[in-house]
Amino acid sequence: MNSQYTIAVHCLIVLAKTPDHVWNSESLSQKVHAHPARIRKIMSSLRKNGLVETKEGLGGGYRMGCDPRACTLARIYQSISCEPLKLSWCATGCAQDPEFDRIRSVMDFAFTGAERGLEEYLDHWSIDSLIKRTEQSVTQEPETMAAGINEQMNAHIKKIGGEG
Amino acid sequence: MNSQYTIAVHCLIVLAKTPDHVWNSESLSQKVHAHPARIRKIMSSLRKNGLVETKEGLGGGYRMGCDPRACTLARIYQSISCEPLKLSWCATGCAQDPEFDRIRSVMDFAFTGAERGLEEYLDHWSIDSLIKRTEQSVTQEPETMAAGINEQMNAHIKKIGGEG
DNA sequence: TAAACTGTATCTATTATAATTACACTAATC
DNA sequence: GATTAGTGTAATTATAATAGATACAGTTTA
Ligand code: FES
Ligand code: FES
Repeated sequence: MNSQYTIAVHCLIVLAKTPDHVWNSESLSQKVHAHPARIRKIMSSLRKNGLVETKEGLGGGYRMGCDPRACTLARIYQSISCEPLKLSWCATGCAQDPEFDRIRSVMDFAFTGAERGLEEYLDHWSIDSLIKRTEQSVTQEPETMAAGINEQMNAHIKKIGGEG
Repeated sequence: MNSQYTIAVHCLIVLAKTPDHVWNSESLSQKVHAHPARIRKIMSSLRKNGLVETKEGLGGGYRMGCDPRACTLARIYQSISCEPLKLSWCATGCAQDPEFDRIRSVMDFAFTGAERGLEEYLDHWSIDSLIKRTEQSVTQEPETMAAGINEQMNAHIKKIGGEG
């Protein structure tokens, strides 16, 4: 998972906490420790997905573009499209091998399911819930959430037929 | 997901299909299109996790070290420890910021759950089930198989993209 | 002892990622 | 309408991650 994702989340937390303030790329970059041009690029992706509002010109900048309760880690994930589960195959020579094609199809199939499960899981976390959690200092074990998601994954397996 | 993982899976499929044969790193490397030294390194990790048997010396090499039905994508994932969901943070300056520490804790918490869910999902796929699936696709027309998978993938995409 | 292997470290090449620079375009204000 | 402060985005450079290549110590068989 590249840092674009964590920076995007960090920025959205900052924006959600200050709904009335317009941040420019310079001030945001200081807040989240990344280069202003990089902030602009990331914010631009988030704008295209309706997560932030951007405004050009004098006095312009960034502000929250959606309800923090609806701004889930899944939507951010889709906006950034970092594809951490994308399979990478060896550099050369795979194309000619028909056996390899079949292996790749099946693996891609399995990991499409994995990706979908991940997105469903991430959909349970919103910027709002993250902020609330940072405000409570006590942490609870992740078991509960993992258990809930396991049900969904089992449903998915059943639907697409993981085991034979 | 780096290619170590796909190479490991590929090798295990080869080994599982030929339980009586001992492959050396040279012959395996030709089969899966990677450098022999890399194969040795990957096989070494798999041996440490009991997935393959390795033998040094003359006539040595690699063979399957477990039941292909028990050799799940999760166990391979754990052996390779590629950590695709590991969060990466911006390079500099995060350490001093106490607010950042809390954000990182919560994000780590969320993604620990994601990782567990992923491993539980991957535990439903075994080398044996992958092989069976590749054999199904042989008996079927390859285009039908490809179309079927595409349908599944499109259904996933539709569901995911539909909210936007 | 020689041959054929794995195991592993190290160096180099390649690729992916991030930082930086640059500049066209936009909008507010004087 | 000119100036100023901002985004959007491409191009370049620097850095980090990954993969390939080489080398050689250790192991087993013959
Ligand atoms: S942490 Fe969000 S950026 Fe340093
Ligand atoms: S390695 Fe080329 S594909 Fe398994």
